[in-house]
Amino acid sequence: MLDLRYILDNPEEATARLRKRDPSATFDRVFELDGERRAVLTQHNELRHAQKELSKGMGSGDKEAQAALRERLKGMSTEVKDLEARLKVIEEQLSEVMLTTPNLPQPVVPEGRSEEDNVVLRTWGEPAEHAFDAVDHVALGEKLGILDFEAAARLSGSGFALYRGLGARLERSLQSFMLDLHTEQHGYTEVLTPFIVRRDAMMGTGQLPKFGDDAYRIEPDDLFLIPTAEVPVTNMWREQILDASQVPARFCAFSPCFRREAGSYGRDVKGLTRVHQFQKVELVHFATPEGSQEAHEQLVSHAENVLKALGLAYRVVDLCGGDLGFGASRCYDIEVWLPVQKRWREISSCSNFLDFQARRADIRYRPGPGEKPRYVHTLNGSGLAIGRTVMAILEVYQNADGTVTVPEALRPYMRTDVIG
RNA sequence: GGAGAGGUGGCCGAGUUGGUUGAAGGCGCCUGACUCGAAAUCAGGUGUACGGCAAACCCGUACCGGGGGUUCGAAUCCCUCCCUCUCCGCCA
Repeated sequence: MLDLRYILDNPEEATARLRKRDPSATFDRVFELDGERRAVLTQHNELRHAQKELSKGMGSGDKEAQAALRERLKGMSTEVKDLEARLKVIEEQLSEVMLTTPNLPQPVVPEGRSEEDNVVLRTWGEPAEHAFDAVDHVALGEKLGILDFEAAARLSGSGFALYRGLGARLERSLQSFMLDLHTEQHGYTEVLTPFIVRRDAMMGTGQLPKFGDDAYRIEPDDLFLIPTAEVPVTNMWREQILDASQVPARFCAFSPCFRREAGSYGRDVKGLTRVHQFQKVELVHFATPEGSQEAHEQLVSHAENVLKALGLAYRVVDLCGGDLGFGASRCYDIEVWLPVQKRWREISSCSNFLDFQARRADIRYRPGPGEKPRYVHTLNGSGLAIGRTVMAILEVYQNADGTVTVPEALRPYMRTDVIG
């Protein structure tokens, strides 16, 4: 959520910044509703004050005087209630607008409307090329008996994956490898969270109210399957005032991620690219406002290190204003090279939310004794999406004989050099 | 699932015959005194948001888990939802 105060105090600037994301965007509705709210609020304040003053006289005076006063106050009371009802409606509308308004892109974010306008910041590694006739991960995985999409469909419908044998072990190895790397090399604290969360948590990180269609909801309890560990890890500190010593903080978490992928029917229907459940290791930072830019750079580099260790070529892309996610003020996507599909594919998305999520989730910290609490800055990124990593490994490390070489870094976990 | 207890300020904790209670007390924190300095001690101060004003150590309003109701007036009464805890049942 944006800072209402900032929007009201800097209307032109705020609008200009929002338009980097959407040229037709406007805060007019906010200004309008705030004006109405202020008018009603002032009336309410004055009336309430008068009412309180008069009420003090209720304890004394003769019976007739009291009765007359009571009648007068009764009238005021209904008027107050009427104003409160109007205020409630206005505030609900304002809050609805604020909760569905995306974050403002940072000034450094590239201009642009779509993916095409994203800026490639750097590329690492040599994009692999196969001399032989390489096959895609679906065909390869099924031939090796490590992926079974048919069985998954029988169980859960299309868009699910079932791993078997060394395929399942590869997933598990990647989980452990990534968590070990982040905890041992990058200073993260590992957390294992619930995978089902309350509505408030989904509001806090911004999945709700706007993107409810993409979430799996458990009807009788009004709970949600998490679409990413970002939700439980960030909301872990919801409504807390943290001690200065707790910020900055870094957490990593493994979790399955559940996504309905509403609206993406027909896209990437085959294989592990886009599924309703995938596993991911997520990185979350809680930073001070002063430290969040640097934290963002570190966050990306931590995700990059996973790809470096696995020997997978990738590039880092600075998303343009039009391509930014709802809550992000800036976002780096890491795209891995897929030699069979011959394209770059997003495998991590690292965003700085500034205080956007913290304001929604009410996560603050006290900079020093006696000082006022401030909102923290939150950041998160995949480190990495495991399904897509499996996909990349199968595409990159496959051999002419149909086997797959296990990347060096995973061998201690896989306890084999080759799959097949 | 059944029975009961409770949710108050940064924290702990009073306050439920409704009325100068934003809310006693303690801790913490800030300022001053004492001290070479610190601790201890003493004195004072210490919530947030919004509105008014050029501004304010000024005035006002709201906030005692969320929402609704009763009343001239509610932290205090009623309803409802959420959460926490205890006992019983069930269970990996």
